[in-house]
Amino acid sequence: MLKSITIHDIARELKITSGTVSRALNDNPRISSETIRLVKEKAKELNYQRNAIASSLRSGKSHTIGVMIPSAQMNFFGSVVRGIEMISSSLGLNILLYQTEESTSLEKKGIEVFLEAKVDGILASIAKETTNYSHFKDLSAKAIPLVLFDRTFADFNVPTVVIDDYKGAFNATQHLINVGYKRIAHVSGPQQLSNFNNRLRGYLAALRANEISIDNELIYSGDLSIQCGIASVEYFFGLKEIPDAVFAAEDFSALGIIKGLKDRKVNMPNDFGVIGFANETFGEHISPSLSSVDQQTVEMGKTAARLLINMINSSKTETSKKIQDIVLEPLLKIRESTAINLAL
Amino acid sequence: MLKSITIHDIARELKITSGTVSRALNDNPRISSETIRLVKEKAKELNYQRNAIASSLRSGKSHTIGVMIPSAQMNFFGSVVRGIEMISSSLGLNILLYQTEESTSLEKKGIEVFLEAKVDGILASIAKETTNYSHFKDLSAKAIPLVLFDRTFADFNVPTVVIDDYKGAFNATQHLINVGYKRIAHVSGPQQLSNFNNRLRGYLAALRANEISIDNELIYSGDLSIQCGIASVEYFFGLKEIPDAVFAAEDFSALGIIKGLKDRKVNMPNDFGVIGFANETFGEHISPSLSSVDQQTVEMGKTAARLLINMINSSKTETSKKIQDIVLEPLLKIRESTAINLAL
DNA sequence: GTGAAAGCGCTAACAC
DNA sequence: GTGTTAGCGCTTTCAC
Repeated sequence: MLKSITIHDIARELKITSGTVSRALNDNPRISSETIRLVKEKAKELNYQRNAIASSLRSGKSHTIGVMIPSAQMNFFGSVVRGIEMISSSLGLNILLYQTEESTSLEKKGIEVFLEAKVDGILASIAKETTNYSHFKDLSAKAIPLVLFDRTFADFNVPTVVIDDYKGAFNATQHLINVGYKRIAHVSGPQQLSNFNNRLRGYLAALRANEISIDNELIYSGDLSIQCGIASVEYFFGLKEIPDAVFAAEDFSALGIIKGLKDRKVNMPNDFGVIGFANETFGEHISPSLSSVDQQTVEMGKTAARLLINMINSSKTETSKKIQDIVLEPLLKIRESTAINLAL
Repeated sequence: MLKSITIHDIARELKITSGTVSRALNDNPRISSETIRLVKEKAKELNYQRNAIASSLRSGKSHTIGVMIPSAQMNFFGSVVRGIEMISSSLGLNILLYQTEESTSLEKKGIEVFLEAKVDGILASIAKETTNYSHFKDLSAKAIPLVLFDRTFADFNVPTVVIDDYKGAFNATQHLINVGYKRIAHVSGPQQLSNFNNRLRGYLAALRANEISIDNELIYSGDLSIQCGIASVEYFFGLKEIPDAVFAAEDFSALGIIKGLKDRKVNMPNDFGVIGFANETFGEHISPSLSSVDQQTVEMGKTAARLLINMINSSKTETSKKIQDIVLEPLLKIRESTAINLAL
């Protein structure tokens, strides 16, 4: 930072005080429109650049929100961040970005950084590694607004924005039933994560709603990797009663399933249907293209940002208000992998 | 921000001055280790939280760098940002993120935001829409370090980090020649962007280096979309002499080419080879999997961050130094779409 | 509608 | 090795 123009320079030239200049630049209604005009004119003339740091220090508002994600390289989080940034920047709020790389210790460091930067609020998605969330609890003690998105703690009473995994899973399974599949399997993920638990529950509920008996043999648990999907196919084809469709809790496992089925020369979608979850970019482009459940990532970011900003603004006035949880609608994307009996 | 503990509170309790506390917290060598210990102990006891804003205002260093990208939703930029953040946060620098959405006016606004936030330096990738870059030039006038990555201006004298598009294209084309393709086409992009121009030049150079005559009919220009790729296949198969391989300047167009070839039941890679550029995630998962040129996105981010940080640190001492341009090695990823004559 | 003056929390030059 | 002092550039009472 070089020696730069300050409001005092403007004040001196205009023979008024810096207080008036400050008010004029902030369109304070008590300042005459003529003074405002003069000040802004002079500011432009002198190439004045406001110092947001000084303003923050004095006013106690940083106009910055901290965004903590596992990794910007993951498509999902990149999209959410895009949504967050769109809303924030349109409201003049800056984004401080921090990546946890799925590590709890970096997560703690991130909160420290946000606290030192005096962010007005925090948007975060929890690292996979994290089991104890006391570092997040400290935030409520310090009265700094926090909204969690996508990854949350079931027993942590904080506003969240998630998509309805249960409903998405229900709809995906119902879709498989609707198009005529009879014996529907599920590849499920780590149950400690509420997302995957809800997807399993949604799957089960859809079967029940259609009076289809539940067969535990048809539920394959894994890490939802491509490899896991391939392995699940081996497993399913080893059963006495082979399924004719599968709902995978994530697209990468669905991709593995498709690969496994192709190796076995199973005809999709006629002899076997596959639907995933996440609507990853590759889904549209593989063959057969993959039906999936879209998580409305950008919308999730926008919604979380709006919620946080509301909290920031209202915390000025009221102190206690009820926790808000926002649940977004999952969107069914029907593609070739389940396009049996359907004119696409 | 609530009323919080300051260095004065620590000073009072310890019956020393706030100056000493400040020095102790910053491990100033002139302070006795005993005092440092006591101060840090008391700080922890009082739950002291340093105020980075006050520190920045006084010291003139924000310890923040501005990162401007078209969109965090684009895989490429998400990955670069990941690399940038990894380096920065390990050095205690914060990231202020701004998206241009490919718009020049937002780009200008972003620079304004960075200037007001008094960032120590800026990393940016230019919006597609931008033709006049005077807003970037203002930064050099203000002596704020700037590094451009991926998208740059040929005639703008500023440090850049890019991958060697020319070499990547050369290597991709050479690979097609090596595995035995004879008549190699190119799908090229907007030539005003240096990236695509360099890829075209690399393609031509490889042909020349192998004494293959250049046929302008084999160069199809488009927007590099999937649709563009499909259209290029129609075009190529309308020629008297049909090519037997194509180097596409981006993966999405390569995907379109693969789709077009599949529709025509052309055997890949035996009768036709396809190689793309960018190494998008989907490339591994489509069928045939797509050979491509990897752009080392995370490495690009890390490199750009390191370069900027060097500039920030050296600008303290020297004022004039020569512009540094860093060119990263493109990485050839051979997959099924060109795996003729190769044991993969 | 504008001025005067204090101070946000920290750092750093200058003492000794 | 520590104290003293003076701000960084802005906002914000309190005047009138």
